[in-house]
Amino acid sequence: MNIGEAAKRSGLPAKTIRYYEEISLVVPGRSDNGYRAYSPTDVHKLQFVQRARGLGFSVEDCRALLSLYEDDHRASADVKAIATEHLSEIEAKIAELKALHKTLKHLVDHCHGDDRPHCPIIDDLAGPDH
Amino acid sequence: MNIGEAAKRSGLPAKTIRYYEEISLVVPGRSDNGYRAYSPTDVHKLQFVQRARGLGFSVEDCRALLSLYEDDHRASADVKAIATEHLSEIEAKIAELKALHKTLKHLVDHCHGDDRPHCPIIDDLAGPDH
DNA sequence: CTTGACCTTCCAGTGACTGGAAGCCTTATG
DNA sequence: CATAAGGCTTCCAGTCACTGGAAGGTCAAG
Repeated sequence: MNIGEAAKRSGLPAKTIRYYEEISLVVPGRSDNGYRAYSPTDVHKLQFVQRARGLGFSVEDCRALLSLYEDDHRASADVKAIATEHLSEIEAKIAELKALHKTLKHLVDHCHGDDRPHCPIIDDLAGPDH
Repeated sequence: MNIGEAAKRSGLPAKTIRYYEEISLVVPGRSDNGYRAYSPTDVHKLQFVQRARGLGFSVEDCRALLSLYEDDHRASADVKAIATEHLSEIEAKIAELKALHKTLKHLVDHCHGDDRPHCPIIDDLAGPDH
């Protein structure tokens, strides 16, 4: 099938699918007219990547996961290791954002937000000496 | 002062400071020898940007905040609006990451992580029909 | 035969830097 | 005075994962 159909079935934009070919993530065959020809297997791979990206895995993680997906003799430990690593990155990111949120919320709550210039947010950004 | 000293005092890498000049965020004068010459005011601006970036504001937000910082007749409402918008972006991001975390944690917890191929993580990524 | 949808490649831009190469300026030392 | 080290300059390229757009080839319908 052509790229448009593959896009519909995988939920990925055609542009993205071409990009995935460029980086050798999912490489289709070609029809006689030069069009990309996606097999059902190719489409499964695209769907797989679409889901993995949706869970926040990097494209390189997706590459590794795809090769495990295709490996009948994989060890589930290898999959789990990638997912666990990603999980702790997510946890770290959440912690970081929560800390930012706390600081920022505190500042916002103490700003009058009127037409006068005094502003604790600006004061904080300007630093302790100003 | 030269860029090295400005870097030390602002906590920003020299590379980043040059980048900020390139995008007209903080533009220093020049000495006779062609070196960038940072005034104390320039360094304050760099520190301001450093803190604002540290709170997760985009460089464009920093540009707006910087011009409010320099505007004695600013309305604190304008500052608060930028910060509030950023705050809700942070909240959205946290919610998104928490949702990812929940899904992924569930999958990870159900994966044996041994040398056998069966893996609920892979199963989930492969989709319901496989 | 033309129209319009679909496909192709290639180039450029996103955000916010970061690394590196080639070369100039300054200061200290032999 | 020569030289070496360290700091400064510019410019180019790379990061990540796409995304937009231009110019042009292909195909099915009317």
